[in-house]
Amino acid sequence: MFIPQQKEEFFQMPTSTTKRDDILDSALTLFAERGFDATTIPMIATDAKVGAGTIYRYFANKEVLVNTLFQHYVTLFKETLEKDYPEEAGIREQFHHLFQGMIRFTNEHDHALYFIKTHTSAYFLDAGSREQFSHLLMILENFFEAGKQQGQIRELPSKALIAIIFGGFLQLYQLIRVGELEASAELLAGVEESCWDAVRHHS
Amino acid sequence: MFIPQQKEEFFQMPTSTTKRDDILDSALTLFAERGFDATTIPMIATDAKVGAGTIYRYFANKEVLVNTLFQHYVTLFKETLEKDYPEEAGIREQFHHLFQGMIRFTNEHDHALYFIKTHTSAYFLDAGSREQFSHLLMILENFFEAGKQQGQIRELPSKALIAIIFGGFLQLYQLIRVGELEASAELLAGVEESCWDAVRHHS
DNA sequence: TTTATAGGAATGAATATTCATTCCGTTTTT
DNA sequence: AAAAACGGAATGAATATTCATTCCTATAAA
Repeated sequence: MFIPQQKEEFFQMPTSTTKRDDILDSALTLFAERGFDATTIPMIATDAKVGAGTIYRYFANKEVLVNTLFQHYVTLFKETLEKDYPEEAGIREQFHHLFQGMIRFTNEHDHALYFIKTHTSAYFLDAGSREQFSHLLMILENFFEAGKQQGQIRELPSKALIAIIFGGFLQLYQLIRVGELEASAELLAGVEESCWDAVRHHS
Repeated sequence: MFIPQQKEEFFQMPTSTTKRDDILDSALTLFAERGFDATTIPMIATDAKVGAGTIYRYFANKEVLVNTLFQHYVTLFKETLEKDYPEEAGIREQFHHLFQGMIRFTNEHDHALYFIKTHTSAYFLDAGSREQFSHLLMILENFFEAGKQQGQIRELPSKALIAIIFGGFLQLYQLIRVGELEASAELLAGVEESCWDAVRHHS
């Protein structure tokens, strides 16, 4: 009696989920590489190997698609940063955790951070997307504010510090994606040190 | 005899030059604010207070327009960095010169650096634009290479160092443009120090 | 000095193209 | 066999580009 129902759920979900995910994956890559406006729905459909109409079975329109994608990855990134955050550790170790989070997230979701960064102030983002993004910023702001109070972080507005780290890191990662640099452990360790020196308090 | 001819040149030139410049100015602002693909020719025409067709008197098409703009400002930026470069001074002073160059250039040409940054790897850039841009990078690479040889700059690939500085600075400038931060001398001095600490060799 | 004319610049309506979205016949799943 | 999911051609709106016409300004003619 229950077996058919289980089977139904079991087989139905993957089919649609897979197709939906194919669309999201293709959209992520194309949006990151060419930007929202330069990416057409037919392009996404072709890349995802689905018909153009199929995209509209899963997303009401192009804007819903991009906002879904944006919120999905912002949330995921936020979770990556928060997971196992060493609340009790020293500031340097906390910074390491955040920085490693960026690297891990970028490795696992190739174009995601770049997509987020390049679309952060886009005109088509809805309230939900903006809110998710401000949550993300808040995590980072909290870190820097606490660090400044401890006298361990440079006295600059947290927004400025975030911009320096993020801007720098993502610009660098673009070079890696394009193949101009190789993401060796050595390079990444050096970059972390560089970013840390950019934000820490120097006596 | 000669007076009429002088008059002719004097009055004719400004008319056409001004119109072309109006178009370029409007295009710069709109491309920086909305990106190439989200900016329509009629938008540019309206902003520049010219007819849409007039734009095609000066530029063969939208891509030629954006490439002209790109090359113009990359060249100008390059010149800003090179002008009065203190060849003989210490590395910190040279860095200061370059950093001040970024700031001065950004102040004088509001949207230019941001436009350059956001369109640096765009699909529509032609060979000329890419070449101009690589010249720009070379100036910065030379600086960092020399600094590394003197043991004054961190041992990271120059491209990585450039990415960190530029990415950080431009991300920050975006915040200023959006109004989230104010470009006080204090802030800028702090950011310069932060960037310097990011790239210099720490013993 | 005034009036006519030429030629380049500018215009914006008209056209061609591109793209998001819809629709419907086909295929797949149940 | 019925229902759901798909695909991709068709549609209409938005956009880049063209072009016939108008407008200016500077010279030529009167």
